[in-house]
Amino acid sequence: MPSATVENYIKKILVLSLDTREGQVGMGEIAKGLEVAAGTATSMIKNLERSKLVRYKSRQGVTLTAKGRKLGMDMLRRHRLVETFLVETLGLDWTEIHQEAEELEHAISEKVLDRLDKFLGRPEYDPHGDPIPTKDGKFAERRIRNLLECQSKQPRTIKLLTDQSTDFLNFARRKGLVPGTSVEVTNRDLISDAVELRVGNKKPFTLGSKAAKKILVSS
Amino acid sequence: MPSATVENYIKKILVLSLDTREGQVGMGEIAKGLEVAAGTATSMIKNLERSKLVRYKSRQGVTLTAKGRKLGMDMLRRHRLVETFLVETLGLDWTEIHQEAEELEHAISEKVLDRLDKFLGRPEYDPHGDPIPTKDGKFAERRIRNLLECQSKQPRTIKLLTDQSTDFLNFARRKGLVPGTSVEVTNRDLISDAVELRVGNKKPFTLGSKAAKKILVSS
DNA sequence: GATTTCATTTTGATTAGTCAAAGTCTCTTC
DNA sequence: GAAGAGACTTTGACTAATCAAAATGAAATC
Repeated sequence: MPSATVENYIKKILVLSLDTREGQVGMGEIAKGLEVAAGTATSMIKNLERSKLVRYKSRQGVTLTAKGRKLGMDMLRRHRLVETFLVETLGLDWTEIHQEAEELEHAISEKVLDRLDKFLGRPEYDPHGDPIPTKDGKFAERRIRNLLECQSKQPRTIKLLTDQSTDFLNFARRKGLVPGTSVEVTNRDLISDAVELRVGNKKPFTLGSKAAKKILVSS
Repeated sequence: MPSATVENYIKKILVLSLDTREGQVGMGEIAKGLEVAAGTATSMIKNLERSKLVRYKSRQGVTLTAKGRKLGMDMLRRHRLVETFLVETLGLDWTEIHQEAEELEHAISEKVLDRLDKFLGRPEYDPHGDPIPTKDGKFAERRIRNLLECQSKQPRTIKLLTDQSTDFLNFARRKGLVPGTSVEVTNRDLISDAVELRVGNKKPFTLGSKAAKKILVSS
């Protein structure tokens, strides 16, 4: 059995690698992501290599093996199912469940997880709009892009916010930018680095490119 | 925050002390109960003393302080609420949930626990018939004795099985000895060390005193 | 009272995970 | 191509939890 710590490293490497073409992740990203000293990450990665969960080239980076990817997907599944449960069943607020799930995901057995999945009606997306991997480690199909990539004058549905910090989520909620909501890009100006959009019938407002990038929509 | 290990020690000391008049628990019991070497228990107990969770007299025994008792009751509350959830909501079998709860109880936050309690309808007893402590650490009243102490010819309701090993629970279920069931002691013979009892309208059968002691009933 | 027994405590080692700080690469930049 | 900047790795040390085995104490037996 992998320890909770190992599970956390693998999960972090997986989510970081999803943003990278090559799937290769640098030591610094891992250390920063997990809030540990750089040296700690290095030595842990060597462990993970010994357990054949990652491949590691000194001073280059880390990639998941098939085994590591499987574990990572499993952790993502756990995390997202637990989050779904916390919101759907217990009625907690979707801005504050991340940390809770972070703990519970390590404590839940395969059997209980399956029951939970069934109880929740085998959901495909979690409350943030993230797809929940299936038991065999595959994501539900998703065709979504971030707001910065979107042509204007077309209605879109918010699917996912990639920044799950409480601050960002609160900001998003104030603006009505929650998964499921319909929005329209009314104007784009890449020079001034801004995207103007309208949520429902409210007055349009402008978003910087950093924020726009964090908001994924389906078209 | 106490570690999961500390929580386990305190919980074990609490349940052991509930069976003792003095509330004093020996080192051996703790070590055996937690399946650790005797020396491990000794050194851990010293830690707990430093944290003011227990009082400890060398070669005599351990008692919980008010603080320790509070933590222990909280752990019992967690454990039993989680068990209730696993059976009531997820439909798991009550003979196999103990170990699951053993993990989850450490991972669940106060807030989630409260929501869970509410969701379950603030239950007073868990699926084994054990009372669930309230948030302020008090047990629901209970007036129950074990089958060996019972006079015959009186209907009683099974409340609790004190041995939660899978083997015993399976045996109990085969015989219909589940919490909530009505039974009647038809004969007692303390010399031959046996209790005869009838479950519902089935044919009476005989139980040894060891087993009879493990079955608690209300009259 | 001396001896034996058995529970308990002490001791010394081990493992997982961590940090700070010192050392080493590699890639710019001039 | 030398120097410096940053990223990365190594080193040495620490904590929590554990074990096995040796030492100790207290109670029971002789």
